[in-house]
Amino acid sequence: MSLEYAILGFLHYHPYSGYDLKKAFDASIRHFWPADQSQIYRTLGRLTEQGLAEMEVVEQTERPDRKVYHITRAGLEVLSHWLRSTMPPQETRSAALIQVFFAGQLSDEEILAKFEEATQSMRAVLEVYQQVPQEIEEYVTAVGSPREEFFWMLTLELGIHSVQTQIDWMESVMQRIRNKEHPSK
Amino acid sequence: MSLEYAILGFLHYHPYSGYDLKKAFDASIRHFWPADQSQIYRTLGRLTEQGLAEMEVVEQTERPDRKVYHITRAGLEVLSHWLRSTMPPQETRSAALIQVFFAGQLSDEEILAKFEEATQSMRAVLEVYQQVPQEIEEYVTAVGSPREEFFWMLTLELGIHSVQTQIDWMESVMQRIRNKEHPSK
DNA sequence: TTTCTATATATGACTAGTATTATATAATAC
DNA sequence: GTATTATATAATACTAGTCATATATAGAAA
Repeated sequence: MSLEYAILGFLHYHPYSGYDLKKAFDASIRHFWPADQSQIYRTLGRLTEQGLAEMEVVEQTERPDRKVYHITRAGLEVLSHWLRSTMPPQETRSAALIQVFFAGQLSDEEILAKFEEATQSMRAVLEVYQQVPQEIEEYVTAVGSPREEFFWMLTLELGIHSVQTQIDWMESVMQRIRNKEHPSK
Repeated sequence: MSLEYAILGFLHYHPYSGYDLKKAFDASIRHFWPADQSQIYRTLGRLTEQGLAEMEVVEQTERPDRKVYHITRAGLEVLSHWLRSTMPPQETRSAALIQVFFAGQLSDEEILAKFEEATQSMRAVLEVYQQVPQEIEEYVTAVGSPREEFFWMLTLELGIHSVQTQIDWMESVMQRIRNKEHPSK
């Protein structure tokens, strides 16, 4: 389960609470692995059961107590082993492409409007991606490793290229439809 | 649920059994929506319950009887409505990028080997994609609509571009690491 | 004064998708 | 003669992830 490894990866940098982890995830890996709050807490529980992480209660007077987790030696080994294992194959699911696959029964005008709308939301995604470096900066200074930062930014780079590829493809499709270079039936 | 619409889309072309659908999915939309056999049968059951499809038993002497499903008027409406609705946002999950995100703790040699291996498996995916037109041809002749075929091929086109984008990115990363253009710590 | 936001953790109910196994028949390959 | 492949359907068990909601406190904004 990938979320386990992502959590171990962060705990390798620094001990965090579930709340901290949710914020770290949202600022850094959300663009390729969104994580639900409730799932983070449940996974932390499982990691603790498995002896890969350990929990320490940090009492606070003005806020609810924090449960801060740190990685164990066993956890470090599991993380290291996974990082050295073969890269998992990419997930391919795209509900949008199901719509495209069956789009032949729509009119050209409907298809163009659909692609136009989708192109615009892809551009909005690009803009969100461009803000990741700012959001991640807090962790850049905390971790203080330019090497780590280099790999963090590589994931963003692929995200941007991928979205751009989709935009280019959609524009090419729209152009072909506008130029009537496709079969009408 | 996307699989429901994908099944309705195929039933719109022609009545199919669960077994037929599994083959059709594997030949055509597998590259962006793989479908499990057991899930296809369960979804067919649900579509029938909802009145979106109807089942007919076709007796066979030498093989187990076939349960052939056809789309109902209600099913056509649901499909048409969904096809005209906004394109669902793309799924972003990539376990591979979690590995890249935390790759800083590996040696350059380990990272290069990892990327080399991943590039090769991406190239293998490209080759599989190049065989989709042959696998899909049976359905091209059966459906007999060049317009439908055009949109089918568009989904493949994006698949190929996306994989190529990943390969290009991985090669660029490898080059930067080989040229020591990245921080060593 | 109420509402919103932030801090902090947790459970219950649900959905989609995967993996395994079962049943049954017939042809083909080794 | 045995194993595999193809045709055909289906149940069971499981995992990962989502959604909604609950509890508790405090500061800031409206």
